[in-house]
Amino acid sequence: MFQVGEVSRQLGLNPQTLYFYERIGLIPSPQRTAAGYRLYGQADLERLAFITHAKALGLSLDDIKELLMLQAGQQLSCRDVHDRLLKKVQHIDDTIAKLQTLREKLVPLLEQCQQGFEKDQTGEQCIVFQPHTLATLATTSPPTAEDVSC
Amino acid sequence: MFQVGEVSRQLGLNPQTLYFYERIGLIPSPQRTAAGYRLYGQADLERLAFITHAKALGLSLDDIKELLMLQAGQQLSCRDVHDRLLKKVQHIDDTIAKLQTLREKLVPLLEQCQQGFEKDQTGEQCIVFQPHTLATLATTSPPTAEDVSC
DNA sequence: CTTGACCTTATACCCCAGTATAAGCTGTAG
DNA sequence: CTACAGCTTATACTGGGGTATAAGGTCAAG
Repeated sequence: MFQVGEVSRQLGLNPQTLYFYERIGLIPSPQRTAAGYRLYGQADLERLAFITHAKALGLSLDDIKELLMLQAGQQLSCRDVHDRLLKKVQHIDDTIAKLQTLREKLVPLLEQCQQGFEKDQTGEQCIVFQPHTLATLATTSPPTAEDVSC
Repeated sequence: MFQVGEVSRQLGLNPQTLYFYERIGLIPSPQRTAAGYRLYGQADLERLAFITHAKALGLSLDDIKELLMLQAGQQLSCRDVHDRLLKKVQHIDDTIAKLQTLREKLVPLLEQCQQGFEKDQTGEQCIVFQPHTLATLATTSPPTAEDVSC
């Protein structure tokens, strides 16, 4: 049985993060000593290891919580995991596609800038931010935070 | 001269967003009527157009603020713009690379899951979340929110 | 008995780019 | 005069994943 400090050191998590996970229901409240100190057992450590691994896969805490609840009901079939991972991969693909579109819009501007300062137009207004140049760029909708989060 | 509602309709922004931009110093406080109503002039509209275009390029409000301050000092050279756009493109490249790494880790798992449920292992614990499978995955550091933001 | 490390809780704060809401003023049409 | 649209301000909330701080209890060594 381990106290919170020991567990947090082993897993590289802030103790506050362990309290936080407990608060949002990601881990159950562990055993306590008479004085109220938390005592994490083997099962708790395994659950936390699962969480850190799943986080490393890019799953959100909500995703992980859902998987853990399925697991608790012995319902964590390959199909369940497959469906969730597939959604995650699709989201990653979408995000990459959006970033690449954005990149393709920025690179030509970058080249225009480079031509600009190679001609030594120091102090002049950069062509990229002149109205007619900008007007050609906003033809597609801008990426939102939603688009580029993962 | 336009009131806030008209400007917000023209630009597709919430009036609250215009107040917000003013509050964070992205736009100057415009002229007012005797009653305190905001009146946006041509220069204000141009600045706001600049902001929406630059946002469409994926620049943050802080990036944009910096550019506008340079512009105000007649210092918005192609080199300044170039440097900022280059940083943005590099950040996009980093993000894409990280997402692709993540994708390459997820896809094999996905295939394992598929093999699992094609063998009709309904109700069994999915192999992907068994400890030894997970252990092979966390060899690289997980992506942080920082990594995948743009 | 005191010091210091460790633990507890509750609360607030971080980022980012806004959005929502409330309470109140102004301007205009009927 | 009264509706009603439109404007003002201040304040709080959103989401995601925590971190920071304060105020206090506990435990072991000296």
